This record gives sequence, structure tokens and C-alpha cells, in this order.
Amino acid sequence: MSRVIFHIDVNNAFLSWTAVDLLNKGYRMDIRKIPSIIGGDESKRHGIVLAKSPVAKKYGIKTAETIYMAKKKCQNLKIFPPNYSLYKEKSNQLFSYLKQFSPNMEIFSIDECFLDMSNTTYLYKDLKQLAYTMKEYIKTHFGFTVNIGIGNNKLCAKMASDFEKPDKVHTLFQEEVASKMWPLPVEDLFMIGKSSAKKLHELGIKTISDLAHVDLSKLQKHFKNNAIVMIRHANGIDDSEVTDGKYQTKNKNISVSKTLSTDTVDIEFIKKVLLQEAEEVGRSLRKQNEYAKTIAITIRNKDFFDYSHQTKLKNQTNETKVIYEVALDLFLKTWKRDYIRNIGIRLSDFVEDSHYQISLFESEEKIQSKSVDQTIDKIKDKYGFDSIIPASLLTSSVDKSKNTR
DNA sequence: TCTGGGGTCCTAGGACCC
DNA sequence: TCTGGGGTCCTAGGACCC
Repeated sequence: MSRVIFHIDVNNAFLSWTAVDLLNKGYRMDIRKIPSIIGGDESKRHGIVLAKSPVAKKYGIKTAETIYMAKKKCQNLKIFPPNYSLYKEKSNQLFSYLKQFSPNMEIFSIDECFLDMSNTTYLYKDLKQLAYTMKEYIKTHFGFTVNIGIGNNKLCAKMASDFEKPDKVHTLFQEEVASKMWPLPVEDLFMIGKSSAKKLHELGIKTISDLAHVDLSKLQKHFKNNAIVMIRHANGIDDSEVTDGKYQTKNKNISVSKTLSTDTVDIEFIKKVLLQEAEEVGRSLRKQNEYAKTIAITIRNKDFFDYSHQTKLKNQTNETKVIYEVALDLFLKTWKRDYIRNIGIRLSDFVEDSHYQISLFESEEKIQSKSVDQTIDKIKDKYGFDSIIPASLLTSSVDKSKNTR
């Protein structure tokens, strides 16, 4: 019994959603029809392209390139700031609509999901027709367009939704792989990024067809175990399941990082940033009721060189104070005294309970610190993240803007 | 010229143990 | 002077995704 999977992908999600919002607010122009982008704030050194209109694409503008470059390619480019809470809202709207069509939906990102339609054939005679119905409903009721890809597995569905955009339904069934997917350049294949594409080209592998027919042992010399997956993908083979939210577990790591307003060696300033970050990751971890065994700090210097350092704790924690102290210690041990552009904290190795040895008694101080966290979390749940700020942050100019994408 | 942020997964290499 | 091998755990760094 072969499976049927849908992949639904919002066209230029951030830009489309901002366009819909502006139109709702009486803005006269549809920014999808002009050269426009959603871009980060250059003054805060977040100056990259987050999304582009089809017209901007015609100018050669690419996602994730610098706004500086994008402006060079198109003089009259219109730039709009991102609005993450709006995007979350639009995303929820879309997913709650789609969920009615199958009990098995996997949310892949804020603007993409998979629907396993395999066991719905008794409900819908013509699944391709159903996809068109969904697409039209979304367009007329929500105001933005999607691409829907249909295939016998997740990979094919995802590749299909990427074919021609926007506002299209495409199929990529097993028997269509050779005609529809093999002619494409190898870098179009899911999970072939810049680095793999470069190596493949050097090996004379230019198309997905080339990759589908390459000798496994030859490829393994360059890609190790990954070669197997690459060749399977090139042949349209993928056994992975659509995993419903109820099986989707909590995050396996939680991280936060901030690009500073200027490159700095000011340790007092860095301490303030670390404290704020410890508060953020600690809170996220407490929210999923887990404790971290590993804490890491990540540093990016002014030359864009990244380095990191991590440590495994004897006793897992989710306390802001402990996270901060460990992170600061790691930082001081690692820092090369170079000018810092970006600093972050990452928590990983989660466990569900806080039980550890030395349980004869917890120190008074520790119990107090825990109850402080609980109190702060409660207040922030009620009044918002910025309602309580550690005293030492009140005088700092740390950028508190958060990215929810 | 200026280059975000938050995830997942994998691998190389060192430490350590038997 | 030449000197095992395997397993496991850990860290750092990289590739990829949106």
C-alpha cells in the first residue's frame, strides 16, 4: 500500500504575510507585486534579507544575502521589517485549517507542513483535486498563496512543492521521479547544501540523475555514511514518517545568541548580555519542565570567526543563576580577548527530573534561587517577557528584541 | 560591503578504561 | 627500542534546514 503525502509551503511567507497585513490596514499597494523584501534592521547589524517578492527575485536578490547587496541589485527596492507575532498568528491560522484533512500532520517550520493523506482515500476520491481545493480556500479566505506538493513520501512531496511557484499544485509520484526530478541540478535536492554541491560538482556530478546513478562506494569516499542517504534521495526514496505533534517531543537543545550593537571587549557589558541570555534559555527550559546537563557558550568575533566551549555538569539544572555562572566561567576560560560580535548560550543533554546525588539537603541559597525563578516565570507569563529585568540590565543597552522564527 | 537566529544531526579526535 | 586494540564518552566544529 503506497503512501500519499502532501507538503504545503507558503509562498514567500514573511513577505506575503506582511503584504496581507498591510492591505488589511488600508495600505494601497500589494508589496508582492513590487520589488520588495523583508529585512532585518541594519542599524542593529541584522542586515540580511529574510524574504523577497517574486519581482525582487527577478533582480537576482537572494534570501539571506545582505540588504546592502540587495539594494545594489535594485535601486528602488522597498524594505519592510519583520513582524514575528503576525507570522505566528498567520501560521497558526493555516495549520488549524489544514489539520482537519488528516489526523497526521507534521509542522516542519513556521510556514511548512506535511499531511499524511494515505488513509483518507475513502474520504476523498481525488487527492489532487483536494489539493487544489485547499489552495483556493487558503487564497480566498486567508489572502496568501501556497504551493502543494504531492508524492509517495515526504521527500518527493517536498521536492514537488518546490517546482514552479507561486500558487501551484505539483505531483512527484515514484514513476515521475525520472522525468520530473532527475533533470534538475544536484544542488536542488533536499539536504544538498553549498558545501556538498561544490564537492559533487568537482566529482562531475551535476544533475540529480548523475547522483542517482553514481557508484555508492565512490561517493562514500567523499561523504561517508551520508552518501547512502544522498543516493536514496536522488532516487526519490525516503521512508521517514510524518510525525504528528503528539510524538514530536520537546526541543533537544535550547540556544540564544545576540549580535551586539558594536564589537566589544567590555567584560562588564558581556556579563550583562550573558545574564539576560541565561534568563531566556533558563525560562524556555523550565517551560518544558526539563533540566540541562550540558551548557555551552558560543562566540563570534569581529572577523566572523566562530568558536565555542561547553561543559558537562555534575548536577543538571534549569536555574538562571547557575546557567549564568557556568556560562560566564566558560566564557572567561575560552575568550581569546578578541573583539566580540556575537555571544550566545546553548543548553543541551536534557533530562526530565532534577534528582541528583548529595540529596541530604539542598542549600538554603539554592532553594531560594529556585523559588525566585518560579516567581519571575509566573510574572512574565502574566505580564510579558520584559516585565521583569534583572537590576543589572536596567542600565544596559542590550538589544532585547527576540526572534521567534 | 557586510554578513540573523534557532534548531538537528554528524564526525574527528582526544581521553580514558579494560 | 618499540610499544594492542577496542569501546565509550566527551568536546569542538561543521553541514544542513527554515
